[in-house]
Amino acid sequence: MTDPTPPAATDFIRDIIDEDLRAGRHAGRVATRFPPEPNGYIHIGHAKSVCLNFGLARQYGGTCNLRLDDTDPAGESMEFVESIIRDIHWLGFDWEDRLFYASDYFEKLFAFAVELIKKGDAYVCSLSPDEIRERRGSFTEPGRESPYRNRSVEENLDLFERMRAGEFADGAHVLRARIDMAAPNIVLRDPILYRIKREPHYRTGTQWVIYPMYDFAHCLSDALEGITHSICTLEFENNRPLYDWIVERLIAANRPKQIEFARLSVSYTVLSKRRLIQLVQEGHVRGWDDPRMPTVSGMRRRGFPAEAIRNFCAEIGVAKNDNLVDMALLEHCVRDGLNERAPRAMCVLRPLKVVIDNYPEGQTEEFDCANHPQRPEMGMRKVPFSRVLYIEREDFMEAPPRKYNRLGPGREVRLRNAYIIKFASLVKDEKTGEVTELHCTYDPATRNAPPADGRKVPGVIHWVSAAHAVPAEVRLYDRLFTIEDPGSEEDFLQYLNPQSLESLPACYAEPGLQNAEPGSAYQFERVGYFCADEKESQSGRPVFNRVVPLRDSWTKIAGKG
RNA sequence: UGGGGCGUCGUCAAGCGGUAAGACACAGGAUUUUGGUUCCUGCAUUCGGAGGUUCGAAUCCUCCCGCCCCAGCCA
Repeated sequence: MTDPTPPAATDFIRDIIDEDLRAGRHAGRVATRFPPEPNGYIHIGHAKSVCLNFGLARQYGGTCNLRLDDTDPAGESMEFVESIIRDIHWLGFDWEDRLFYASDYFEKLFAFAVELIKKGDAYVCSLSPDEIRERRGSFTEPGRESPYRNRSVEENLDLFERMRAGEFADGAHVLRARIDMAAPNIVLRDPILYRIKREPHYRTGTQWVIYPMYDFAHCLSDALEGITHSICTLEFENNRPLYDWIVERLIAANRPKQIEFARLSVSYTVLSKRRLIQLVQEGHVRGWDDPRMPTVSGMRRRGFPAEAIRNFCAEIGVAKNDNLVDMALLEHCVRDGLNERAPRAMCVLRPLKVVIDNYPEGQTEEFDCANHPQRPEMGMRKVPFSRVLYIEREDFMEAPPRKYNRLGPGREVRLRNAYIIKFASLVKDEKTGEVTELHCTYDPATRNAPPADGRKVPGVIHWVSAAHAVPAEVRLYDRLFTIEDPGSEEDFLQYLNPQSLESLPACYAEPGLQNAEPGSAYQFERVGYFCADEKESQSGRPVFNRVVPLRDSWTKIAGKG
């Protein structure tokens, strides 16, 4: 695998690692992990964490494990595990033989819990969920100790074993850490370590009826794997004292350290798992890999290069500020990657028929077109030309505004890679008044050559020969939401963009696009970057997703009048 | 309200006591058979605010203001 890590700028996490290395901590080792819960697909925010964790390992010659943090069977599944594996690999990272599951540690975690009980640091609490909440206190008031807090070690041990054995109903008992009910940090008010939950686990089946909580499982999983730097997001900052509390009691040496950074937000989309699940389950999008989704699968299907996502993650940096990164930056990274390597092609999205009156009927000729104007090594291709063509409807205007340099009555325009044509007449639908056909004449002397008289024809438009055109479906995607920060709105669905998908079923593409490989990306010149849909595109009937439009300075000019 | 965290250009983000990097966005201009690409140019006398320390402060101190996170048997 080639090095997928863009040159890493420095950040506060790298500073910490540098300092640890300088101080000789962890025996010079750097071990990180990416710990998703398999209850959904990973998204661009996870990609930031993936790039960080795997990037750190690569940079410091360390390792990064993939660990499925599957301690709550509700909602977790193998389908999600598989998608996560697929997506991280696609992003360009690999964990070799270090694929782990928190569920593989259940037995060890149970033993750790027993050890904690024996030390007098944990107890079985038999309060109801409501009673526990009630006694937790509030931001301003301390909590009250559980009446079960001082059970004997023997009783705790017995009860905990019987919890495991399935003798009690869900919620009847819980294992709690004995810390401090008056702690100002609520996380420390005797947090729950284990709960009884009769829910089949996608990996352990019905083997367990008790499951460890995140706070207990995560830090110990880190320790078991020899993680040195456990990197997570800011909302876990309050949990760090608990992380340390557990590790200090159960792990003798090489204790992992938790470091928190700000999670990513991107404008005009949502990244919270809850909201993404809702979009999928309520059918607002067509699944987790809908090209409008900010999921890795969605972005892949949309046609975003993995490299673009990596560059984006490098570009946004790592810090502790709350942030809302401009979607325009992601799009910039996508264009940047695609501009380099996407072969150019011509495709007319909204066709308008053009007849070249002075071009011989039945004649066809082929033009040599560069696959990339700046990269001759990408070669040439033949594109057929004949008397009847299709051009883009918006490349003709009956009453063109100022600075419009395309076709109009009396005007000339250059057909890309071909001739200069001149408007002759137009045909309208009698009822609607809509222009249905254009008649033009061509200047044979301008075949891939400037006009001999030196006249300037600034406009260049794309075209497809009608007789050779391949019908294609093109899907235009736009931002999923109409407001910058839909994630901050409770009724975020209200801001769904009704125009986020526009399907154009009757487009015409140049012949070479007939067999576009699913997943391959092209630049449709003057229009944007497009990618043959990996699921629905087929030879003879290609379906293209618009990855991102080309930058467009015309609409700005037009907007100014 | 108790605790934890954060405030540097429209958006990200460097800066770690020596006088505000870079990227995106935006605005001009050049080149162009993609109104694309590329290339120039401009874009924070100022770092949430007010005091203080210092020859010198975005960086240190004090107070104030604002935003985010925590009261799941979720992660």
